[in-house]
Amino acid sequence: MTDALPTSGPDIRVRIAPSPTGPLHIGTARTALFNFLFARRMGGTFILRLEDTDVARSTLAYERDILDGLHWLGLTWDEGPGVAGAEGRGAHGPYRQMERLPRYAAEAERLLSADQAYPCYCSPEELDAERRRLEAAKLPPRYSGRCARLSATERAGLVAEGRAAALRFRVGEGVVGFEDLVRGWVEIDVANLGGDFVIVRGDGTPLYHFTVVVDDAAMQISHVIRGEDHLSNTPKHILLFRALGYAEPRFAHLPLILNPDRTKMSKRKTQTAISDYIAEGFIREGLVNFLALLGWSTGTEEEVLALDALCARFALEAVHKGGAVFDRERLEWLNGQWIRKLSADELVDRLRPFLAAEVAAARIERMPTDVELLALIPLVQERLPVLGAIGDLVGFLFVDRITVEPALLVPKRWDAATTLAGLSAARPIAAGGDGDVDGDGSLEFEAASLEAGLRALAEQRGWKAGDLFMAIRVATTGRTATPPLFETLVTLGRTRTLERLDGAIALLEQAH
RNA sequence: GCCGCAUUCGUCUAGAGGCCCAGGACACCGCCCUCUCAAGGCGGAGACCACCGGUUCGAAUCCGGUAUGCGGUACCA
Repeated sequence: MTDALPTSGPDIRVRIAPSPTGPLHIGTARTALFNFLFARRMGGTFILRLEDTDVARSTLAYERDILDGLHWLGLTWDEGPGVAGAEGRGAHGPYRQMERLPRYAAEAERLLSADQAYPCYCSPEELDAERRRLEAAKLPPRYSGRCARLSATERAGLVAEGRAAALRFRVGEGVVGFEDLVRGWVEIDVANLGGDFVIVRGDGTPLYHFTVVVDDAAMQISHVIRGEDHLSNTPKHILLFRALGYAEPRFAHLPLILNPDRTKMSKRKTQTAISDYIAEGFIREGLVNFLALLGWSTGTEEEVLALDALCARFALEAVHKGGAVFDRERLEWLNGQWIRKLSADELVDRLRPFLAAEVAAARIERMPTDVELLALIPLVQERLPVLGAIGDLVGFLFVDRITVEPALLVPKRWDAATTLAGLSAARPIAAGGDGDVDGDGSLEFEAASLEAGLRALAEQRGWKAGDLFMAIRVATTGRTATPPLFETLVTLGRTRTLERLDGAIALLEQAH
């Protein structure tokens, strides 16, 4: 069976099967990425399937978030719904489980009539009590099998009581083993599965362990690549594949992504929604690169890799077995690497929504033009770990008035009087006076001449140029850390530079 | 409890018996560059390769056990 599976080509079929019960999770994105990389590497088919049988928690908004997030990451799928709410494309649909109900019903019926499954009339309360009893006795929880051998008349009696019947799968006995592509041979005694398990609820809706097998079989999935948290469940799935008469796919269980305390990554301890990372200004190249290297490496020292390079190098055999802690510092570093690789035009495009958000939040007063943005790129490109940092970096350029903390105005080695003298002396240079070597007032407001003029001033007065520059920096931007000063002043423009110098001078005089 | 999986610098990892008294990257520290902040360059600190036994001339690498951690154990997915 397994040796009949393809080793390359379009018959390599893998899938990502998220539940629209929450926003796209980092872990789901990583699993999707590994499936995608494997499919692309092998020339296979990557499928998206929505597992929406938890009707109470599934929403269209989450579905949209998940599809948008995967699209944003660049993980395009060959089969499945293209957009939220739409029908999927591909020959193995439908790709939404709630649209596959007849299929599950038919498969359940097959198991029932083959007596590989049976109706169970135990109520949730009874099962709960049973489980608690076992736990209290320090025994592993397991279904007693009470309904496993009911006679027809017993069943009729329970039905007459008005009890709803769930459907349980007979696990039988023996040991189930499989060759996991990342972990090697794994085997589990069926006796440890907790007894016959429910595959269809009392209300007739099918359960995960059942739907996943029916769908993977129907969609001819060749490789099931998923998180390690499913490893212990795999024997259940294998049993179901066999009972249903389908070939088993191959399995590969990925190491978990961990919180800093090494527990399974959770939104309580780590930011997990991809949309939150997008909102902060992580870019797809950085996030994809980072995620690919969580639990896998090329085996070389290269680590800044684009999606196509990752595809070219990916190998399931090289995936690690141990869990990997999500290290945000490393993500930011990689993100910065990729921001620096962007072309100026591209960076302008990506920055625009973040500036718009600054406007919307009233942190800046107007949206910069594309020309202004393009001019800013050389000043900001290597200073952005995330795109969302743009507001802090250059927001002072797009507000009419800045607020200046008087204490910041005075450089460390200076006092208020020196600062006042420094700014007052700098003003005419910025105004084009003293720095105007031709004396005709035509001096351009330009970085090199501003720097030359102000350096000359500092030297003449015996000041450290850095101190003078710092005073001007704070006076004109309100901050101690900014892009290079003279380019910044030029961007600010002569008029506003002078206004802000005057404002700072007034502030210092007032403090006197 | 039971079952399963895992275990190399704080973190991500290289390493498939001698090339390893363990290499790279992030973070950290220092120096250089420098108007600040970054970026970049150079250097440093940081791992008794979880532990104990065994196999071998030789083990991070093979075997066994122990410990610890994590995951699973639902009419959730």
